[in-house]
Amino acid sequence: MGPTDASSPESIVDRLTAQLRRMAADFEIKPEERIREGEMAKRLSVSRTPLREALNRLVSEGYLTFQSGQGFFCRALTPERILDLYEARAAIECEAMRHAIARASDAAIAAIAEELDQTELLYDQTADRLRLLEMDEAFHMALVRLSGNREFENMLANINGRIRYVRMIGLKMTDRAPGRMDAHRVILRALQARDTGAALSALRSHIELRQEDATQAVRDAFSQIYVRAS
Amino acid sequence: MGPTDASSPESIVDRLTAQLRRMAADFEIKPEERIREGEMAKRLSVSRTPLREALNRLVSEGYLTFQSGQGFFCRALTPERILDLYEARAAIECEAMRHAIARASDAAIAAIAEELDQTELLYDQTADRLRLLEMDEAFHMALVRLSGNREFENMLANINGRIRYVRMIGLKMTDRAPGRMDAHRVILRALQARDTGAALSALRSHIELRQEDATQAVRDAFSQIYVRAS
DNA sequence: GTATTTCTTTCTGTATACAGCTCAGAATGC
DNA sequence: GCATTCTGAGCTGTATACAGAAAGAAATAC
Repeated sequence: MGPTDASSPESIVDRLTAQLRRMAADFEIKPEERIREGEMAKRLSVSRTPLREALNRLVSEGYLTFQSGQGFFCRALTPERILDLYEARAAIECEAMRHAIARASDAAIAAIAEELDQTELLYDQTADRLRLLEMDEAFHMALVRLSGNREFENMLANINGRIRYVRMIGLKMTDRAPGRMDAHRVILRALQARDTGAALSALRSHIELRQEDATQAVRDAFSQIYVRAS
Repeated sequence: MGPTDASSPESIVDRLTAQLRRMAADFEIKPEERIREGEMAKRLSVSRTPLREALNRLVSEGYLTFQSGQGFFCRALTPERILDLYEARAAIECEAMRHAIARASDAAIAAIAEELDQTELLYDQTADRLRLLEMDEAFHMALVRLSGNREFENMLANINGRIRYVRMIGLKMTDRAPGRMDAHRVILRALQARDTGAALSALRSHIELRQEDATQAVRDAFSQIYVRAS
């Protein structure tokens, strides 16, 4: 679940894990596609041993599946699973918020507010979707960190990785209109006021995804994935 | 995160993963103890290759840690981490409950109620702690399943595995007094009434752990672990 | 033309080999 | 006696080898 300690000298397995995680996250390996180890090993210039170790980690992280005798596959991409992940995200962020309201120092909250002010300028200038998404993720991760719960951090990081591609595809450029980050500001203000009800409802409605949105996002994602491949 | 599909013919890696998961869960490998691969491989009568693959999975599942150049270690056992896990458990179960209230059929809820009636008899007769804990876990897992969210299922299974030992140690036999399962009944009744407020508060107070309880539980766990070793 | 079976090829699952690094303990200098 | 360096055993990290199983292609029966 948690990424490997980054302070250690990076081994091939670590590098492969990160590399394959990104490839699976971006569906560079297509949904339900089989991963042929020999081919992949040659492509990444390593032997099968460290490759398989990395693949095994990604199975536990939910990026890949594994079927005995057939090997590793990229995870499926369905609206149901995406909705599951969004719901899991809401569960974690909301609960983290409850604890943050109870525990986080005013200073720590103020630090996020300041960070938000600074990124807002950047946000309106940036055209790169991935970049925008990263800023959004950073804000939410900072919120969760206020809970002081490492488990929440790891879980959110994992979930974010697995929905990143769909989120990026779903990011309409109209969302970039000025005031796009108002939602974040509302959430933060409720947190500063230690207003649990307001914070949770703002956060929840900011995160929640409607069924039809998930379906459309998955549809768009598939289109991107297979157009890109040609 | 999720356990490997059990329908496939079981390979050595699958078996090892389950076996090592249990060993780590029960702290048969002591907290922060280093796992020497050669020794462990000989002990389990396999070569290091599948052993390492299993170990890598357990790193991602949070049972083990890994430091480049030094190998695999059992996870630490501290009150902070245990509290984190209990909080994560509350997050998932409560959110699952919200969705169950909205989605689960009356029939599905009734099935759990019936199951509860049947296990209650067994419960009062059973002296085996592990058995009691398994019944408790089964009830909570059934609740979460009502949400229809697979992600919640996987996450809860993972968390339960990681706190199982501490929970088992903490299970006072006085908890076995008749009426011990009243809490479950209260929760279920609120669910049947689709009363979100009542269900959530009952569930939350049933799950929540106080700081001092966690500290004591960890202390007891350490005592068990090291007494057992002598 | 379709379905089935056989056969070949390729891939997975596991063991083993070996290079390089880590760590404990001995030897040495002070 | 204490700190430091050296050394060697043992361990980890990765590559490679090989057996058995699965997937795909060709051939055959209908």
